[in-house]
Amino acid sequence: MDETLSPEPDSDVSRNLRPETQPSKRRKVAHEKTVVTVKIGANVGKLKNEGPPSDLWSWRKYGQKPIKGSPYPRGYYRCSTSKGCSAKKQVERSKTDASVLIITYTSSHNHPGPPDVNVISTTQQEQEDEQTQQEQEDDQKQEQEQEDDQEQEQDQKQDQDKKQDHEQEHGKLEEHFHYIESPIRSSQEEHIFTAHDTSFGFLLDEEQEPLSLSYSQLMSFSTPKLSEENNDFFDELEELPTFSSFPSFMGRTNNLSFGIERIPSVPS
DNA sequence: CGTCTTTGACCGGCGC
DNA sequence: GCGCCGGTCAAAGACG
Repeated sequence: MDETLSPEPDSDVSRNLRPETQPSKRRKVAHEKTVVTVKIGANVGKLKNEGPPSDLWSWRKYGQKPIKGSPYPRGYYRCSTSKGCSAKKQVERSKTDASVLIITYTSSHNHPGPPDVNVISTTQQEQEDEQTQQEQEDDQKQEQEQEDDQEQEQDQKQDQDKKQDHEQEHGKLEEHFHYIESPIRSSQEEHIFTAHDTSFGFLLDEEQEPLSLSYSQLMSFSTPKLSEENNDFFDELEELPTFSSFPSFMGRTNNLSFGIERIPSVPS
C-alpha cells in the first residue's frame, strides 16, 4: 500500500528490501565518477602481471555482467580495505581496443589509505600530493588549461617521484605513514592512463602524448596482496583484466611512467 | 578458517 | 505498459 502511494520509485522507500545498501545510490545521481583509461600492451591476455593503475586499496569483486555492445564483460569491485567503505570500481575493456582498460571509480574511501600507501610517503610527496588533489579539483574548471601545464609539471614531478620510489621500498617507510585520500576527489573527470613499459607490456598511445605524471601523486598504486593470484586470475582474464599487481611492479620498476590525461567528459 | 571469486537471480531505471 | 540494460546481492566454491 505504501508503495502504491509512492509516486516516485526513486525514493528510498522503494528499496526497503536492502537495508544495507543505499537506495538513493543506485542511479540517476551522478556521484563522484572518475573514469580512468589505461592502455595496456597486446600481451594482455598472456601477461600475468597486468596491474592497471587502480588504487592501493583492496578490491573485492562482487559482480560481473556483459555489457551490450562490448565483447568484454564489466567487473564490479568494491573496496574491501574497510568494511564501511563505499568506494566502488568498475573495470571493463574497450569494445574497440582490447588493450584499453576503462576503470570507473565511484564514491570515495571513508578510511585512510592502505598500508602500501606508505611506500609513497615523503615530506615532498605529501606536499605534492595535496597539490595534486587540488589540481584535480581545479581541473574541473580548467581541464584543458591544466593539460597544457601538466605536461611540463608532470615531467618534473615524475622525476622526483621516481627517485623517491626507488629509495623507498615496500615496508621501509613504515615510519612515514602517510595516508592519501581517495583519488576520486574530482566529481566527474576522465583520466587516461597511458602506461608504457615493456616490463608491463603496456603500450603507448600513438594518438595521444603520454604525460609523465607520478602515479603515486594521482593514485598511488600499490599492491595489496595479490601477486601469484594474478597468474590464475589473468589466465582467464582474456575477457576481464583486473589490475592488482600493478603497484607491485611499480615498486620495483622505477622506469615506469604513466601518462595521465584528463578528458573533459562530463556525464550529464 | 577466512577471504575472495564466480555465477545466477533480482530489482530499478529508462526508453519505446 | 513492456522490454531491455545495468547494477547489486547472495550462495557456493575455491584458494591461501
